[in-house]
Amino acid sequence: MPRESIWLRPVPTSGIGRPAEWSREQITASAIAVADADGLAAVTMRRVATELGTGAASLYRHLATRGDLLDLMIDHAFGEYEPAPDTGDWRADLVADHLQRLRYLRSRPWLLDAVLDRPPLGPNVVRLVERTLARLATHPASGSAKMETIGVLTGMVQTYAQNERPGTGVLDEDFIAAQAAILMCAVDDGTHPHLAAALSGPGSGTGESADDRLARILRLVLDGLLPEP
Amino acid sequence: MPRESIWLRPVPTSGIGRPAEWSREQITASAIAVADADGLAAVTMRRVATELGTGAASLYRHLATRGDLLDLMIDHAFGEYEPAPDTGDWRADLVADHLQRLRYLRSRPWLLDAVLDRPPLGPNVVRLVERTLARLATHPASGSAKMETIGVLTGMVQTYAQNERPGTGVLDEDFIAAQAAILMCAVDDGTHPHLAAALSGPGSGTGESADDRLARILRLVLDGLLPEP
DNA sequence: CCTCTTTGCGATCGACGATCGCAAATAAGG
DNA sequence: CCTTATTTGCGATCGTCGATCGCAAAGAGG
Repeated sequence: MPRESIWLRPVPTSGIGRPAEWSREQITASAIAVADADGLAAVTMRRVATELGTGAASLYRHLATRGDLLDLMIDHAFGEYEPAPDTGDWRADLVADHLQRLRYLRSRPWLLDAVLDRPPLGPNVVRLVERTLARLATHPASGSAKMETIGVLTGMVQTYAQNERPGTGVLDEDFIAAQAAILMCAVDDGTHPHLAAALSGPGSGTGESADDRLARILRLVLDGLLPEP
Repeated sequence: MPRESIWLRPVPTSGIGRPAEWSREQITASAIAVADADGLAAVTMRRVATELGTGAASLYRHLATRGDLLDLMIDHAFGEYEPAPDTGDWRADLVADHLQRLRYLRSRPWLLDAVLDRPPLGPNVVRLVERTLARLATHPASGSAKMETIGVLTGMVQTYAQNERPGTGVLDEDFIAAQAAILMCAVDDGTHPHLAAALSGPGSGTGESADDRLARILRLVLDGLLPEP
């Protein structure tokens, strides 16, 4: 049974009975305020309700589950995302836009946490897909090829953001340092010769920034998925 | 502060004092049995302990947190993963191996849940990276380029598995059907012309299997990341 | 004013991760 | 063999979580 999306259960605007004191938008805003301040884990029904000056049970008049709240937060956040400007060079624009998304995810760590366990498909996400398709309008590839490309690029940005995340990401310096024992053991004891070579080879210590690195990878992947016509 | 990896806190083999009745391996096996039967959410300290015939508090003599248990489960699962055989064609082998990983993730839904919130870096994961690097040994690309490629392919397989997951994946048929209202609204009302074109264009309804689809995408991405020398 | 419908929300339930403190079990020293 | 040091087993418990229930409160229609 698929999860029942909140987008299919529109707010009941009966007009009859006691009028609601809060809207989904207000609840969403409070939840995002909590997440911005203390991370997604701090977004509990109690905390959001307190922020709103009410009790936790009240929220369930507007949301069926906490997951609904996360869906609303995610879509609201993507609604505030400002895509990179359109310059006419679709390849450069796509790369620039996805770099912008990486920075957006960095600035809102809770958003990455949220999308990682709730693949988003709200109206604002659909709008972003439409926007990206518009940039590719003149490309001769099929619609499904373009959709696949969008899915791959989106996924790559999220994966990259997760892997560079301080504290848990496998690309995080401190994390790597903390794992030096096992990695170096693996490298030093000679049982992983290729890994040792890859980690000590050229390009491992270059000064390339995380952004430049992702941009380069995105360009390479785009070369494969949507070759220049 | 980076998370304290369990791999850096090896089991204390003091020899002195009361001997332990269970090992990390036994606990891990019980946890995996629970996850196989009822999913990752069912892997609670109480449930695993019950499966082991003991109390929940006992587990904390062997693990610091539930996260440690997940790390052990993940690495154990990757330890049982059998890579696709080596045929000498590195490109085809890489694609075949990652298809195999997709099937592996499908057969163990809890493993996907686990890796999505705990980027794995245990010994068996390192071993798989080494194995993949070995397949690329003769390729002239730099070590860091190969590492990036591995990261991208691994991430793509996970993302693909998540997106095709029944119930929550955006590629799942039932999920799409349940979201028909919003998607179709978006398509029909003329505000998303490119999306409408992409969804109705050629290639949308082809009989290509999910496996074939991922294989084709992986090949295209590989063309970009590791061009034929 | 009375009724009907809807919302607000304190009280509460069951389950969770984690901790504490003591009993039990073993190895070393004499 | 007994004592002491050290480690493990684990029942009891704490604080927090998502979610539910039942009733009071607040409008709208007659």
